[in-house]
Amino acid sequence: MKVEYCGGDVLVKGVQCLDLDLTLDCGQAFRWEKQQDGSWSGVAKGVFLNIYKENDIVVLKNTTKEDFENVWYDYFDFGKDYVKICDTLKKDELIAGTVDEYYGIRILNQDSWEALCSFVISQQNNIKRIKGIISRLCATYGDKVCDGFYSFPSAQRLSSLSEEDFEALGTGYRAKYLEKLCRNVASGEIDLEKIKTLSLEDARKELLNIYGVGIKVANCALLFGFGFYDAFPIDVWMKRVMEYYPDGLPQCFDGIGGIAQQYLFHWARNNLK
DNA sequence: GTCCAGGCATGCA
DNA sequence: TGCATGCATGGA
Repeated sequence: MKVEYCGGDVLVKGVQCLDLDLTLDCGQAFRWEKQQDGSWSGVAKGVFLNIYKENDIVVLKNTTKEDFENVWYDYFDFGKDYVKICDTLKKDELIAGTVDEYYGIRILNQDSWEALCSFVISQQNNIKRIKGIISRLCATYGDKVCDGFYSFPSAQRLSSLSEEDFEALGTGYRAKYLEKLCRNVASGEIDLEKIKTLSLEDARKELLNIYGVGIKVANCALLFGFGFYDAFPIDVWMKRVMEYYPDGLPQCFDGIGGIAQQYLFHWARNNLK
């Protein structure tokens, strides 16, 4: 992999195992929008990006070396060898065909606050509606980053909202969870940075103490926002997948179960009813 | 109209 | 510890 800075764009050459369509629209992040030209636009960690891929070259438009190094390199997990990871996963015969079919799904390293907040909203909800709620949340309370794109509002910004304010966004019964969550993160009672430093088990324990966070939401937040690649979220789709693994997960998933999970989740949504 | 979605808190046994 | 139930909303 080679990085070139070219007229305001950043070119990452020799990128293997990255499919932007799959990665940005497989239910792990809710804020990327596909453009008419096939590229993707979105905001992460307060920074706007338009991105596309041609063959093995990823083009990050109108960005800077600083943003690439500080935000996007980690966000798109460029430092991880997904070819090797996929080869390891394919030692399990059941997942092998799925990895081939949806080759290029990566785990995005999202902001921990955005991930936690988003997956509290996600519970007992469908992806289309989750996107709508989060879009309204950002447009109403986030900062405008550029035309039509907003940052994800901080816990501090949201801590002054009432339960009714959250209900007005269409969050339904989750409004009371969000109201409390924002206050407790803003006050420091919940310390997301500290949770990142804990073991998976201890980090999960901390998240499970939060009102409105159960095992599924905790595992999603840990996988997508806290860098725990071994967190293995089981939702209604993954419950169906688990019937194929009556004896438990194969050993080759160890340490990268979350990545396996994302391939299986995507397969289930496309193939199981 | 009914069923379902990246579930959770609560009450009860 | 495990199970049943209520919960908001909108698309299928």
